[in-house]
Amino acid sequence: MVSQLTKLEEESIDYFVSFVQIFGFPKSVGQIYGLMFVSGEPMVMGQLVERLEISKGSVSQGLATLKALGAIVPVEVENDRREHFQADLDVSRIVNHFFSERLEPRLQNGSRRLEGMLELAREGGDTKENEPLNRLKALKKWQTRGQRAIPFIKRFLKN
Amino acid sequence: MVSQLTKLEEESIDYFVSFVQIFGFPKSVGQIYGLMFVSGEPMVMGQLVERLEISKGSVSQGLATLKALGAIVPVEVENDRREHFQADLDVSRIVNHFFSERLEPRLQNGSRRLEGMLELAREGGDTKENEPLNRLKALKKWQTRGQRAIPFIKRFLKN
DNA sequence: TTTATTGTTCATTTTTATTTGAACAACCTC
DNA sequence: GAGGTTGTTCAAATAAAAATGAACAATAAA
Repeated sequence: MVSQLTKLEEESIDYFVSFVQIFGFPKSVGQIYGLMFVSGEPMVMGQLVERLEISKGSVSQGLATLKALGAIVPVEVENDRREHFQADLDVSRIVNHFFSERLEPRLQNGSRRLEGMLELAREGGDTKENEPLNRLKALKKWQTRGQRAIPFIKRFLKN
Repeated sequence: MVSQLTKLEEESIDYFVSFVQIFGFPKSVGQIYGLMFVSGEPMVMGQLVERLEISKGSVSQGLATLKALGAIVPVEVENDRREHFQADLDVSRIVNHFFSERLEPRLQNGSRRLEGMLELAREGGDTKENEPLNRLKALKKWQTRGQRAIPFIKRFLKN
């Protein structure tokens, strides 16, 4: 017998599905976290498969993702060899991970690329009339500013 | 005769393709902006179709998106009825648009949903033992903090 | 008018991302 | 070790997103 989702659980699932999708995570990740978040109880894979009615594969992948995010933590349960997980209350981990793992590396990569472009553009002469160069110099300002903003934002969301 | 993309143009296109993809825009938007950005010249649809070798449909859509973002601006050209566009230097428009049009509405929507959930959760009694309620209260803190962060970040990126 | 050019729209095709489920490995219980 | 659980992996199926290109509207030029 599989217990139906309560209205509250459904709402939470919807809430977190939209939330994680902002950051490009698949729906299943939001479903899993949404259910685990409201209840607060440690849960096992089987429960999630049954209650969310999604495949074992998706739950396995989803749990791996959430584990990597630090959004759920393993919990030991006496006399039960199954892996239990509990949703961490700190939702900001998901956002932080997005910044650290997705945004920052890309910005750093962008920084390198931009240097290469400046190099190329200077071949056209380092003058006021070299429009591509002018534009790339302006771009560099934004690039730098963006990179500076990240730690700033992280701190804001931290505590 | 269609002029080949220069090395610099190619680099710029790649750069902006990755950039816009962070914010969930399609590749074509990055290609168009990337090409327009380095050159700085006003351009027409036909040129973009030829030089980027992408379809008229994609360019039309992409230009519409970039126009809506304010990332490109219409430019009048004497004796030429075609619509010319020029890339605005202010790259932050794209980021700002992401915040204003995608993130903020979702956060506001999230806020409403969360109130509904709190309502539902309180039915279980407003006590310390009502774990879902406790968790939703914690979530509300993050929700609020996230919403506060947005104008902050926007200001940081502004000027 | 008629014909050519420019740009939009949208049904179809293509590409990419996600989910499924079967096969498998690890581990426990008896 | 046979049989039962638990969890992972990955090829195939499905769903979602983006690109294409043909049909169309609007306008200009002949």
